[in-house]
Amino acid sequence: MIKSLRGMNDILSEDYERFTYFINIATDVAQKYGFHFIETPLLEETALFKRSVGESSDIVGKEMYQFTDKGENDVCLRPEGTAGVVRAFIEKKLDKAGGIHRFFYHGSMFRYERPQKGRLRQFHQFGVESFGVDSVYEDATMIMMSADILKRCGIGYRLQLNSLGDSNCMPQYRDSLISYIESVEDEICEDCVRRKTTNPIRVLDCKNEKCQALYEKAPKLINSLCDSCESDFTKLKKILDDNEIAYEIDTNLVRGLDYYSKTAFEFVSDNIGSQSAIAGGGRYDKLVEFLDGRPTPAVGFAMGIERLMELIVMPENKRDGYYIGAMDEESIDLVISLAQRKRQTDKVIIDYKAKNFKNHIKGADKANTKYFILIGSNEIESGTITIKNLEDKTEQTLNMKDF
RNA sequence: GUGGGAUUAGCUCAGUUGGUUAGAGCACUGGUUUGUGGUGCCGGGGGUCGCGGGUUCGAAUCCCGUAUCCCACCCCA
Repeated sequence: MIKSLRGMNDILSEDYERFTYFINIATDVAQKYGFHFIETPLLEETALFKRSVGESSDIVGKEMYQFTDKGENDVCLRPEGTAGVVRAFIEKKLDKAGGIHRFFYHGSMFRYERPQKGRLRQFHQFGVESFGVDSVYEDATMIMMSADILKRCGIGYRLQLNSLGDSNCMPQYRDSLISYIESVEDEICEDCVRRKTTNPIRVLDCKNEKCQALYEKAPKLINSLCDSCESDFTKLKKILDDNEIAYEIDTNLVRGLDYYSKTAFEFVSDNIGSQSAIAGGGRYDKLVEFLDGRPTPAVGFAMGIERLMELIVMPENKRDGYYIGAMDEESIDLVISLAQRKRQTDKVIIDYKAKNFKNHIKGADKANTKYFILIGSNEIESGTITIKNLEDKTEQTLNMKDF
């Protein structure tokens, strides 16, 4: 038997119900905030991710499905959604057009990792990207939008917040952090020694307890922000306070992708195991420029749909539609015709076999229909049908033509 | 990529120190005097015990390998 590849799942039945339930809510929220759908290719040139996500990141460094296609192009399956949207934004010359452009998307992402609960090799993200707004109000709006989606899905969360600084204050901070790391270099783990040169900020994120203890005394970026970053961060906190969005400041929150600056946030859940990040995002003002576009401020976030699906509280399944059953062989053709007509406007479940009352009502119950109709010699003679409401148990008899 | 635990029917799981033809519940299917309420009762189908080797008179059971899932690390959404 041929099985699906490791870390690749089929989505059907109840999972699919949850999947579409989420997509519908997220789409509705995004549209209420004025965002427009964008679809970008699953396959992109590898260089796009190397330049945006960053070669020092694990995503690009070891998790990409990368190969050479028949035209000798170095391509890969997208590991995340932002890079493709930014590429499209620039390619369509929207950077030169100016103004504000807001997009949302959802689709498959691919990362060659060891699968675990909440971590698949092909997984789905819902994300939004906003271009052309440098105001911190947009950052706050992103967070409120994520919170709205989670709230409407009945999902509890903790929001973690940090500021990563910008090109004014980050380099200075980076230098001071490097000197601090050098001062404790003998005591930190191997990974951190490596991070010192590849991406020093990431050491703050190290899960090693010994390292964490040492970094307690490390300089904090939050204390080294320049005036602009500082006032934006203060403003962001105020907006969230005003709108009753609870948050925690996590000075060690470092996004795994290199392109973030200033606002960084992550929504985590305590109910789905170790893969607890359910949404994450932040500002990336330099990315458009970095991918050869005209400098354009931008901010966005993405949500992990499979992780959210574990947490979504689904509404009760309501009875819906009609079940029509035939009492005898002669009535089956009529059942088919009635169903065909009614299906233009309603859900109709039928059984192709003649059965007795008890078996049909079992079928109606299984199909969870609201109405129940039996067709037999009585109906054919009288030209009427009796519709039973299975919820309140009332009946109504109609002329068959009026059904 | 590292360490640990699992894998038996469609699903959830039993299965004794290695010993006849591998079980249960749910699900599926048929019947239960062929026209009014589901639950009851009686039957039926369905398993190469993840896969491949090995030990043994004999393996679901012991050993080795491998695959997948789960947990932790790591990483991230």
